[in-house]
Formats: sequence, structure tokens, C-alpha cells
Amino acid sequence: MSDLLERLRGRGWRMTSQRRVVAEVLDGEHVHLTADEVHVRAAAKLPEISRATVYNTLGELVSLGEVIEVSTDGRAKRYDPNAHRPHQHLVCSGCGAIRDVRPQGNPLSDLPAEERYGFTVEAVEVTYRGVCPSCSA
Amino acid sequence: MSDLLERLRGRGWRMTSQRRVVAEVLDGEHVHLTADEVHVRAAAKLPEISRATVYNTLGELVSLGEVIEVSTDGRAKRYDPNAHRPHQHLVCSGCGAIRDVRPQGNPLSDLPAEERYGFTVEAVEVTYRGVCPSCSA
DNA sequence: TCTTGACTTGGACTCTGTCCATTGTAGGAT
DNA sequence: ATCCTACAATGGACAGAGTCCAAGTCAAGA
Repeated sequence: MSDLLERLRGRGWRMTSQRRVVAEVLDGEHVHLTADEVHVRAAAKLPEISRATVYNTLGELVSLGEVIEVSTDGRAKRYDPNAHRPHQHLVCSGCGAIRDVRPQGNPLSDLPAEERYGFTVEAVEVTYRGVCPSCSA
Repeated sequence: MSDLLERLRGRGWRMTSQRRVVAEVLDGEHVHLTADEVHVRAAAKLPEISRATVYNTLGELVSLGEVIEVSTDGRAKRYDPNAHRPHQHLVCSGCGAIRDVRPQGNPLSDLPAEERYGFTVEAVEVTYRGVCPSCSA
């Protein structure tokens, strides 16, 4: 995560305690927190941090390509720091848990030219839905 | 669409003018309206129809498997009546337009057993993102 | 240390969707 | 054709997620 901070500083990001705390909260794999969860965890380290700042910071991290925004359920968006390792998501219909997974093959190539209708296709998101072990038990 | 109404009646759906109007609004291919858009169009035919009824009806159509709920952007959900023809979505990052597309291959089979982590995988959603012709012009 | 433009704050506001008590009505029963 | 009643519609209050903005604060270069 410190390399993330370095990278951001290198891009002219002004380093504030708020931004540092948000970045720290987002560290790790299989992290898929909502903005509100990020706020709660950030506030545990830095009580004065505001919701607006958390939203701003998350938005910037997304624009910078350091974090991926995931909306699997039409409810709160989730923020996934695992942005530099292409992956898909496996979502539990029961509890909403999310796992990062790595399918085989490249789904982009599954969309033939005649199905592109003049679009410049840049990315593909794949969400597998199912029931996780604890929910099916 | 009248077969839809027939099917619903056959399942014990009480046919009201409100439900009929909502079903009519959702007729067609490449239809991906938000609940609010459905309400506006329905109200053009039946001015007294309430938002709550539109939400209720859409929810029922989704439960019945006649309409698919799509949330591509974390904003308003969209409702896709093309439920009986499996397909994926191609979304324009510029204007948000959605096209139904039919990729080759079966993405479900791209998730090998060792990447399922004990989940019972039931479905997969694929969203291609790109820029549509009018936005790239 | 000073300065300044970028950052943060918090509260009001918007948008999307849900809830619920009340009123209305579709469609089977008579 | 009319009556009943369970199911459906209404609309207004409410809730959750996110945005906006004017005022105050501060990181970091000079």
C-alpha cells in the first residue's frame, strides 16, 4: 500500500491524513467495502474525517485507476483496491459476499465484431452469481 | 406482449389497467427503461398511475421472471423485458445507452471448479463497456 | 515562515426506492 | 346484474446513497 501512496504522490496528489487513512483502509485482497464502511473504518483512525471527503477520495482513486467501483446489487457501490490484477467477481445471492475470481479465457474476445454495433469496446465486467458455502449450509 | 398478459393471467395475476399499461410500456426489444421512465410513459396513457404501483409491478414482473433488472451504473436500475432470450449488455460509457448483445461461448464454463470456492454458481452477468458510435463521433 | 491553491468540512439537497394506512376494484359467487 | 372480498392502487412520509457548496483549513513550494 505504501507504493500506492508513492504512486499517488508522484502524480501530484497532495498527501493529507484523510487520504492516507482512506488508502490504508482499502489495503488488502478481497476487500469490497461500501463508501459507508470505508467511512466507519477511516473514522476509527481519524474521527474527524467527513463522509464527503471519503466520497471525494474514493472518486479520485477510481479516476486514477487505483480502485475499481463495483455495483453488484443496485445498492451501495463497493470499492475494490485489487485494480492491477484483472479479475471477476463471484457474488453470493444470500449474504452478498464477494470473492475475486480468475476465470479462464478472455471474455472480450467472445464478443464478435458483428455484435459490436459500432461500439469501441474497452472493457468487460463479469459477475458470477451463486450461493456461498455458509449460505447453502 | 399480449402473450405476456395471457401468461400472467394464467398465473393468477389480477389484471388491472395499471398493470396492463406497465406491461405495454415494457414491450419491445432493446428496451432498458428506469422505473421513473416507465412511470412517465405509463402516466402518459394512464395519468393517475402512482410511482408505488410502477415499482410494485416492476418488482412482480421481475419475480415472475418476465423482466430482468439491470444495474449497470449504480444509478437507477433498468428493466429489460427481453427475459426469455439470454443475452448480455453493451453499455456506452458516454451516454449510458444499452444494447443487447449475444456473445459466443458460455461464460459460466469459464469459471473452473477450483475458482468456485464452494459456491453453487447459478448465473453469470456480462457487461461490455465501450463508446457508442454517436459518442465517439 | 509565508502564501496560496488545493483539500476538508458539515449540512442541505437530490435521487432512487420502500413502507404503510387508506381507498378502490377485479372477478368469482350468487 | 349485483354483491363481496381479497387483492391492488394510492400518495405521502420515510430511508439510504450520494452530490453540492460556501466557508474554513492546511500541505508543500517559495
